[in-house]
Amino acid sequence: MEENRLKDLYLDRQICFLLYAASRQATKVYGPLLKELDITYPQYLVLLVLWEHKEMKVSEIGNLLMLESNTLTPLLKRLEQRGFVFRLRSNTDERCVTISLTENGEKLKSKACTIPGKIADAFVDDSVSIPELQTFQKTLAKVVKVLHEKNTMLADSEL
Amino acid sequence: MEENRLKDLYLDRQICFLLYAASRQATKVYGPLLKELDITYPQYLVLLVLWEHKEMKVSEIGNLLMLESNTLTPLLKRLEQRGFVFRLRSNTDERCVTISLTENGEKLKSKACTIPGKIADAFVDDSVSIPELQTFQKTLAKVVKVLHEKNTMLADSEL
DNA sequence: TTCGATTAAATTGCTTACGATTTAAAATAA
DNA sequence: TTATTTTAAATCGTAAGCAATTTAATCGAA
Repeated sequence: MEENRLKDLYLDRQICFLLYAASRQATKVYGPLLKELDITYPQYLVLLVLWEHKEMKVSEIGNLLMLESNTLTPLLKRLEQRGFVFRLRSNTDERCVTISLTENGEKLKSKACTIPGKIADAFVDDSVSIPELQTFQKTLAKVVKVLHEKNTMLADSEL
Repeated sequence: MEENRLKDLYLDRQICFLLYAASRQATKVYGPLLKELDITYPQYLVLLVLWEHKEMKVSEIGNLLMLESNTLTPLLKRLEQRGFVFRLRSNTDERCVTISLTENGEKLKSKACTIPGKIADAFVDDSVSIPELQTFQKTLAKVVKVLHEKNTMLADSEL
C-alpha cells in the first residue's frame, strides 16, 4: 500500500520531469540558430511577440509569455542595450512601459524566419510521426492552460 | 510564399514555447509542496535519484537528469550544506565524486511520498482525460529522447 | 615508462526564473 | 478633495542552467 505510493516517486514515470527535460533540450536545439543572431531563447520569445504586435506593454508581453516584470524588465533592458527595442514610459499612464522595435529589431525578423522550419525538423523522427506530434501539441496546450489556471487561482486565493 | 514562413514565427503555434511554459508552470505547482521540505524542484529531482539508487557519482546523476557538473556541483554543495547528502571523492578514481544520502536526506523521502499524488491531481481536469495524458506522456518521452540525441550528436560532432 | 589524449568535477561569467518587497502612479472610496 | 487600495514596473536576493574553460586524475599508445 504505502510501497505503491513510494514507487510513484521514481523518476522515470514523472511527467513533470519529462516536461522539464523536454523544455531544456528544446531550448538547446535553438542554441546554434540563435547564436547567429546573438540572442537567447527567452529574448527570441519576446521578439516573436513584438514582431507580431509591433508595440506592447511589459505586462502584455508578460501575459503572453507567462512571465512577470521581475524577469522581463532586466531582459528588456538587455534588448534595449543591444539596440533591438525601445522602452518608453507611457504618457497617458506613467505606470506602464511600452516596448517597441527599433529598426534593427525589425530587421532581425527576416533573419529569424528560417528558424521555425529548422526547429520543426528536429522534432520529426522515425519514432514520432507528424500526426502524433499534432495530437501531442493539442494536449500540451491544454496542460499549460490547466496548470497556469491552477497556479494563478492559487496565487489569487492568497490575497 | 515567404509570408507563409513568417506566419510560422507566431508564438501560439510553437511547440517549444508550450514546452517552456509547461515546464515552468509544472514546477510552480510543486512550489507549495516543496516549500514544506524547504527544497527546490531541481534539488527534489536529485533526491529522487538518490532515494532510488542510494549512492551515485555526479556524472551518473547528470546522465539521468540531463544535467552537467556546472549545474550539479553547486546544487549538491547546497544539499550538502543543508545536511541532506554527503559528497565523497572516490578512492579508486579520484576524478569522481560519490553522492550519498545522510540520515536526514533519507528521512525526507517519507515526507515526500505524498507529493506525486498531489501533482497528478493538478494535471487531471475536465479538459484533459487520463488516457489522453498517458498518450501524451509516451510522446513526450519520445520527444525528450529525440531532442537529447540530436543535441548530444551535435555536441560530439564538434570535437 | 612517458607523454599526449581523455575524463570527471569544478570554476567562471552571464542570463534566466521567481518569491518577496518597493516605488510610484492611478483608481476608488470616504 | 483626501485617504485608501490597486496596479505596473522595478528592485533585491537566491538558485538554477549552461557555454567555455580549468584542474587534476586516469588511460593509452608509442
